[in-house]
Amino acid sequence: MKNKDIIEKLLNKRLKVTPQRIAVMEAIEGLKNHPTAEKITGFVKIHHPNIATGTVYKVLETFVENKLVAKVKTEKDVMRYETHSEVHHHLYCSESDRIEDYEDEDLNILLKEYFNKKKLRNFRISDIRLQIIGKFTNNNSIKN
Amino acid sequence: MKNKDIIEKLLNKRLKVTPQRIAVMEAIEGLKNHPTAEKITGFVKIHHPNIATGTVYKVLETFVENKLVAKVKTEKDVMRYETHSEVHHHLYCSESDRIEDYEDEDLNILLKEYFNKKKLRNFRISDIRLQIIGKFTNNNSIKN
DNA sequence: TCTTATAACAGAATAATTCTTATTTAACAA
DNA sequence: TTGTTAAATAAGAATTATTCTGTTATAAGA
Repeated sequence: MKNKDIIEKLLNKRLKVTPQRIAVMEAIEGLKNHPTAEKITGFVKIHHPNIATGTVYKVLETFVENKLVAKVKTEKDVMRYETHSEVHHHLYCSESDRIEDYEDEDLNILLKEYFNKKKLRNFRISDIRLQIIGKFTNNNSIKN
Repeated sequence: MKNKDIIEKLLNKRLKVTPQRIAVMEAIEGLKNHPTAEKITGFVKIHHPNIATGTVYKVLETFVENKLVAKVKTEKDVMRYETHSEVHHHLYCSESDRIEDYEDEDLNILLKEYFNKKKLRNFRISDIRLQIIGKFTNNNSIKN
């Protein structure tokens, strides 16, 4: 995504366009593999050493509130972030910290139909996400 | 679960049976709703004020390693714990910190069959867990 | 350009968790 | 039952990730 697109995203949400916000968004996209706040901070500081750590956290918080990025649930104790917001699931590697997105419209439909039939008592579903845990059988290098 | 059962669980895993470990296991079971380490510590200290906080963390770590308890992923930044190990999914309330277990053997079979047909490239699945997000439509009091 | 609300900075503060070292104890053997 | 030893616990310091605070800077609209 280009700078221009980031600016447009911010404007759409009526957020002020600041260099810090652009840098954080670039970092999340540049890093892939659902980076932690720490990794994002590190990446940001390479090109913008003057951005304060607290600012990165604040910007991330703003982005999450505005649904520009999402927090990813992990078994470890640090949060990780991702940008795109389409419905998708996650593949978790049980032996490393690799996390990949998994999109599957057929699966979404299957689940939707299943839960339409099988009403849950006392619960109104708004979203379903799969955590698919296992092992990657390739070694595609992931930049961490 | 009775004390006796906790002791048996520990022995099965070749773990030393200590009052601290029994107290922590009792706490997780007593608290329900997937307590945080902090809640567990609080509960433990009511009856055993001399147990160190660090010990609770250490015991939890040991339990997780030995699969006696599991960590539950949350969107917030604290881990939560639960005891039982059968395959199950989670209902997350989007408006509170309530988390409930959801067991559904039909669903497990459906998913298993789906992924048997639809081979994932470069990934061997070992486990699938659903995060079902939504709203509870009842108000059953949850002890936090 | 001016104004103002919002954002960023710097660093202190906090919260959750981990680590360190000394002491204690559970489990097993004699 | 007692002794031995590896493992577990206690206590508190240390660390890590994150949030907060007060001040300064700046983006965006008038």
